[in-house]
Amino acid sequence: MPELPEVETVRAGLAAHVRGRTITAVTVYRDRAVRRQAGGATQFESMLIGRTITAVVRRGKFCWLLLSGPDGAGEDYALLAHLGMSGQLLVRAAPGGEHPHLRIRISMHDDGEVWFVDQRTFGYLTVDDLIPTRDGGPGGFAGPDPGPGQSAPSAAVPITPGPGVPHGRQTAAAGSVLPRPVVHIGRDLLDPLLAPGTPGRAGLNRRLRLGRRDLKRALLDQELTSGIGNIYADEALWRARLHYQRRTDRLRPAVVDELLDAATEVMREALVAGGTSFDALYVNVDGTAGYFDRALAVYGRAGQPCPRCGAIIVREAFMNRSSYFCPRCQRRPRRL
DNA sequence: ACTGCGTCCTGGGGGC
DNA sequence: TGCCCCCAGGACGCAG
Repeated sequence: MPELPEVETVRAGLAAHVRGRTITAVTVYRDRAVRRQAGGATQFESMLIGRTITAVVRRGKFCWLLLSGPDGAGEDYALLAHLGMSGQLLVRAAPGGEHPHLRIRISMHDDGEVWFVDQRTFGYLTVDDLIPTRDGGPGGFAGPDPGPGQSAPSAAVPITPGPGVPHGRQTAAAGSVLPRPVVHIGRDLLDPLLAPGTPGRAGLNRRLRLGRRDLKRALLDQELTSGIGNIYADEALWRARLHYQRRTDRLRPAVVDELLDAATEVMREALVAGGTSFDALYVNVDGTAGYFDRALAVYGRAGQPCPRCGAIIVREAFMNRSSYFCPRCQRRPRRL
């Protein structure tokens, strides 16, 4: 399932292939793939044709292409993508070709194409306005002006050891310019403004403990911090030795810090590996798969020994999905 | 205001 | 062999 590392892999692949190219034709094969678009497929197609892709940006699991107008006008709109469960963005060098789950075909002036392929159609594409925000929205970081170093439009912000990770165009007011559906999405853990030791990270730690809910539910809350899905939530909890049902209002700040560090690290490592692929449902823009699934400690490993202590990994239903954990390393809280 | 649950979707796999 | 049910889960909308 595409979570932050998988979407960043796709973003980087897209940026390398489509930046500077102009859209000449758009075909929507399945209306559900543009269900968020005001005006439907017709509006979607007409808003894209003639526009040039100037940058590819990501926050959490959302990825968007900045578009400039036919007359070279400013970047007023973005083509926003969410991959959902099974979405893929594939780049093709030559026109034509088919795929059983091809939902949208975007043709470019040099005969290249971008395909939105999605078996389960939980994902979608939509064209929407770019909204200047002061702090990235309700779940975002409200802090001091990051300074001129952060203000270069769509500049890649190098994060070692992974590839460059842009986090939206920073405005002079310490906010970001975001597609309308992303305004309420919190900054992700690879965002420099949430780096360990920063005021942003401290604020996230505090907001996480403000609520009274199960810890995993908070990790999955995309308004708090975005990009974490079921796989990396379980992996981060295992690394931090925390049970998913620990209640957020009873956690000490230092414990939450360790968990956020663990989540950051596991996603960075996955990014270096090109993401996690269980099957052909998640791939890079060229169709190649990542290999981080081999490094997973607990996710999908029910019945196998914990890599740390040897106890048998358990799978439980939680929030209508699966939670994997080590019953010895991650003790269930006495009080729920 | 805040928390939690139902819903959308499709193909693969297991059981009988 | 065929059929049916379960499973995967991100984000949103709504109920309480």
